[in-house]
This record gives sequence, structure tokens and C-alpha cells, in this order.
Amino acid sequence: MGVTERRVREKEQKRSNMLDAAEFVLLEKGLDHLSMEDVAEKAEVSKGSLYQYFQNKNDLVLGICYRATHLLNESFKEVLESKRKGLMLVRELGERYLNYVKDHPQYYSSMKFLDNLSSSEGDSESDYLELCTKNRQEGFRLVVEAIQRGIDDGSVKNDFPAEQLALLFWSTSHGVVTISYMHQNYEHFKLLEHIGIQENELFNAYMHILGCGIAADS
Amino acid sequence: MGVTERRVREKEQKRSNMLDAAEFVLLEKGLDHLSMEDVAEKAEVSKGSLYQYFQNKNDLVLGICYRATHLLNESFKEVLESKRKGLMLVRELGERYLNYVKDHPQYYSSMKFLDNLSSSEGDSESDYLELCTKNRQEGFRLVVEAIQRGIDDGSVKNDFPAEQLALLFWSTSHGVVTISYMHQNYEHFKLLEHIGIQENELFNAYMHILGCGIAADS
DNA sequence: GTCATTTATTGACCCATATTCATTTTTTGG
DNA sequence: CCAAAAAATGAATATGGGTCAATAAATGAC
Repeated sequence: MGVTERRVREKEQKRSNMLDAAEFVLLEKGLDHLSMEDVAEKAEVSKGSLYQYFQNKNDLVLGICYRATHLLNESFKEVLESKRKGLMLVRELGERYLNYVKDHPQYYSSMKFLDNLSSSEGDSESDYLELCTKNRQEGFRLVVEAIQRGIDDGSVKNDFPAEQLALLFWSTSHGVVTISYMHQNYEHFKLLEHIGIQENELFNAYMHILGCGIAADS
Repeated sequence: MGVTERRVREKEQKRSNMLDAAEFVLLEKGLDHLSMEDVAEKAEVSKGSLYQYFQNKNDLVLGICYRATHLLNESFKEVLESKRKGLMLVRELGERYLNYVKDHPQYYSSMKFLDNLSSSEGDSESDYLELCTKNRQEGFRLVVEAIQRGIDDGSVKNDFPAEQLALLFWSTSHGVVTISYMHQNYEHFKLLEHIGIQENELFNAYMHILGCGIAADS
């Protein structure tokens, strides 16, 4: 009875096509102008079909976000396979995050969408929500691991528990990456040019300062 | 001919009432569920009247954002009146920002709205846009000033130009404050509790690390 | 191969909400 | 008090998310 298996596979394939289409439209038009109609057209299905595969528009965007968080985590995992010092790993994680946003702006905007999801009622009814949350926790866990390794190998100071440092790194890099994203994607955002600084300078300064802050006194 | 003056004043008053109503609704229902109808009802005017005072919904929200950025700047200016060391001023700015978000979540969400404004076409047609941008630049300038004073009085190291450090402080505190905001306002955001940490701990650690990073070697 | 049943697809329809505009009401200056 | 200007109104329009009855396709029993 391989029929059911095949149908499940086909269903996943169709869902995936729809997500591809949604990603395309998201990249083209941005979150504000992503319409179910456009996605349906791009995916060459009817609007109604979309709703067979996604509970609502939020669910569709969170579907993208699921891919987004997964991809970022995979990239992070690669970093952790290295045997370098923990502090170096942390720096590498930051660099990956920054490049990720540059390479996949549509994924980053889906992650912003997740961040902005108000917890109100059922309008965020989506099976992907929990998956995205899980993925993000997993991503955070990977940061904790890098820092813990740094503490263990003596490259990161042990004044704070690893999780606390990880949270700090998480939040601050979030801020830096956000600024970088806005600089790249929003016309009306002029802060960087205005003070004449390149993104990579910003990032290097960030890692330098942060490095000074969390590095063990050598 | 004081009539025109009075009418201008009245017009400003009405606009202000509408903004009050909009703030109220924003606080009650959040950005996603802020409707022109609700604002009109709360302001006790017709829907059409709103459009006599605001170009569109974006404009209305940016009107709130204008208030928001102005208020934050005023708070920052107070800090700069102190004669303490620059490094202390920077810390105080961070604290103010954090408290500001706690005290005025609706203002903060209007600022997030500004941040998320895609630069596309004319859907962000709003006279407030430029004003908000100006205010934010002014806010940034105040941060630069605090840091410059720190460099001058020797409490902040001079490895980097003041504007670069300011940008770093700006971005990273943005990240930390965002996390804090999410923790307070979103049910589904569990990161802080999950690792058992209080917001003020997070902030203290942040200022400590950042302090280590930007403080002059004493 | 046929057919009843289940499953998938469709697009017309519904509804909420932003925005517009012809009409009405209010204010102004004379 | 009146004609002109300004302001306010809410019915009407436009857009886009979401629904559903009707249709089409696939399945498996015979």
C-alpha cells in the first residue's frame, strides 16, 4: 500500500512549491505587499488550494520562517563542527548571521514577522508557529554551546553563566544585524551613510568590542 | 485678524485629540488591530474626518511615532544636562531607553513600525516620515555627544571615533531592548524565562560587557 | 473497465477595513 | 441674515483575506 506514502510525498511537494512561490513573492514585493492571490498565481494554483495547505496567510509566512530558521541553524551547526577556540566560534556565528541576512533577506523578513507576531487570540493560528519557536530555541542552544566551549577552553571569561552571555550575544547581534538589514533594504534608512561607515566596519567594531567584553583576560 | 491663528490652533488641537485616540487604540489592540474606525470612534469624529488630518493610516501611526521619538529625545537631553562622566551618561541613556519601552509600549511599537516601513512607492506617503527620521537622527546625535564627552573626559577609550561607538551602542541596545520588549509583550516569547534570567540582569550584564568593551583602560 | 467514494481543486462569493467623495453642516466675513 | 469657504459626514468603492458549494481527479472494489 505505497499509495498513501506517495500521496503524502506529493502533498509535501506541492506544499513546497507553494512555499517557493511565496518566497519569490516575498522577495519581490516585501511582506506588506505579499498577497495570497500573487502567491497562488506564482504557484500556478488557485487561491483556494493555498488554504488546503496553509491555514492562513500567517501560516504561510511562518512556513517560510520555518525554512529560514532551519537554514540558519544548519549554518550554525557547521561552525560548531570546527575545533577552534570557543571565542572564535562565537565570532564565526556572528559573521554567518550577518551574511545570512545579506544573502537571504526574504528569510530574515520572515523571521522579523515571527518576532512581531502579537500573541493575540487565534489570528496567529499556525502549526508552524511551534516549529519556528523550537528552531529558534535550537539556534540559541547552539550559541550557548559555542560560548560554553569558550569558557571551557579558557577563551571566554567565566564571570557569567554561558546562557547569560549567549543571550547577550543573541540580543546585541540581533541589533547589529537589524541595522545592517535596514541599511541594505530601506531607502529611507540613512544612518550608516550619514556617518560614513561601512557595514563590515560596524561588524568588526562590534566583534572587537564584544570580544573585549567577553574574552578571558589573557 | 486673529481668526486664522485660532483656527490653526484648533486644528492642531483636533489633530492632537485624534493622536490621543490613536495611541489609546494602539495600546489596547496593538498595531495589527488598530483600525481607522476604532480611532474615529474613540476620537468621537467620523472616519472621513481622520483623513482631513492624516493622509492615511501610515501617516497616523507615524504621527504617534513623531511624538514617540520626540519624547525619547527629551529624556535623552535631560541626561546630557548632567555633569557626570561620559561613560556614566551612556549607561544612563541605556537605562532610559529600557524604561521608556517599559513605560510606553505603544510608542515603542510605533517606532518599530517606522523601522519596518518598506521604502516602496507611495504607500508610506506621510509628512511625518521625514520628521520622524529627523528625530531619530537627533537621538543618535545625542548618543554621539555622550560618547564624545566620555572620550574627552577619558572615561571612554578612543580606539574608535565617537560616531562609530555610538552606532554600536545604538544597535546593540536596540537588540537588548527589543528582547526585553518581546519578553514583556509577547506571550509566545519564552527565551528569558526559559533560561531563568530577569530583564534587569540582562541589562546589567549588557552594560557591564559593553562597559568593559568601551571603557578606557584605567 | 466501471463506478461509488474519497480527495483535491477551483473561483465565485463574503466580509473586514482602508480610502474616497458627493452631500450636508458649520463657520466666516460682510 | 446671507453667500462663500471650510469642515464634517457616512455611503460608496477598492482591495485583499478567507470560505464554500460545485466540479474534477484519483482511488480501489468489483
